[in-house]
Amino acid sequence: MDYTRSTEKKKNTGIDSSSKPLKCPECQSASVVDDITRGESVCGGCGLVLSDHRIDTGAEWRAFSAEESDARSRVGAPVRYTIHDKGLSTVIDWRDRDISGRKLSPNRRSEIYRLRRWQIRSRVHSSMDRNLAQAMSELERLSSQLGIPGPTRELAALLYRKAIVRKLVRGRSIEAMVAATLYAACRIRQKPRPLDEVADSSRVDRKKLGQCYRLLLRSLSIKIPLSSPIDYISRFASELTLSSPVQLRTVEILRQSKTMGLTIGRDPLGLAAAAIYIASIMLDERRTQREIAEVARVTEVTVRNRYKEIVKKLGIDSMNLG
DNA sequence: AAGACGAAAGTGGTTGA
DNA sequence: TCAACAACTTTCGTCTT
Repeated sequence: MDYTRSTEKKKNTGIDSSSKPLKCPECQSASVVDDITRGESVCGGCGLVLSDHRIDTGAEWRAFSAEESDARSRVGAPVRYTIHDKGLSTVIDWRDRDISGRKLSPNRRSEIYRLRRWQIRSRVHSSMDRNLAQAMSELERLSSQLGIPGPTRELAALLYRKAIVRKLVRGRSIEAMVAATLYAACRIRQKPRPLDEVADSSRVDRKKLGQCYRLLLRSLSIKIPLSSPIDYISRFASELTLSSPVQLRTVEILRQSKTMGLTIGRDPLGLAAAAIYIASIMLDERRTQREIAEVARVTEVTVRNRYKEIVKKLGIDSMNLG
């Protein structure tokens, strides 16, 4: 048996420049550097500290050779929350062959049969596990339908586990709870999906979903950043095939609107839609109100109202709108 | 003819007594 | 629990491009 692990032999220099091409929101410089030893992300351009409480995911031990590194590593396969037993279980193959492909001896074979039977029994041994197994497959279905990335699914799965432990699922439908955790996970990751969109993809109505979501927040006391219209624009813009200058202009419009107090109490979706509408006209990539309203899941009227308000308050006159 | 506009009535959710 | 309320939707007739 070969237990060799693909151990990364990257030296921990403290500065990890290979991490990701992050852009600084202030100066748009791409030279953002992760300083792992200090747990900060710093913009190389303007020195802005982007986040100052990153978690150092590196090991707390040091190793001076590959063997030492292997010996100290406590890592196996990653724990996966989307698999109902966290992917930790041993799986007994259904074939009556050993690893080199030989047939098993009769004795061994009956032993394996017994083990297999027990595995099947134990895998879904309690009601909680049965629930989880069902929930995870629903989560898988729902998130692939919505195109939710893996890490967010994992977060949703983790939330669901917490919900189960707190007995929040009892008396509620698994589907509704799964949808709620997924919705919450998206918002935590600042990639919110409209509630309607999630509701449509699952067989849960909006109201139930909203209730479960609120229950989730209260019971698990999760703090979720207020959803900002800005979080929606990249997705909407790509659905409308708008260029990135339009996106930047949209963000600018939204920032200004916020300082003018136009955003309080307003549906972020409507605001995002209106800002995109204005930006698209300004930069001569006009989209109709209906097109935008459709992707933002609001009505044309709302787009219109928001856009009128913004134009009026920000002093964007018809000259600028071309 | 399509898109934009605005008025008016209806809807679902929040708030405060 | 209920009414008041703000935001949003639906619907529809009219104006603009």
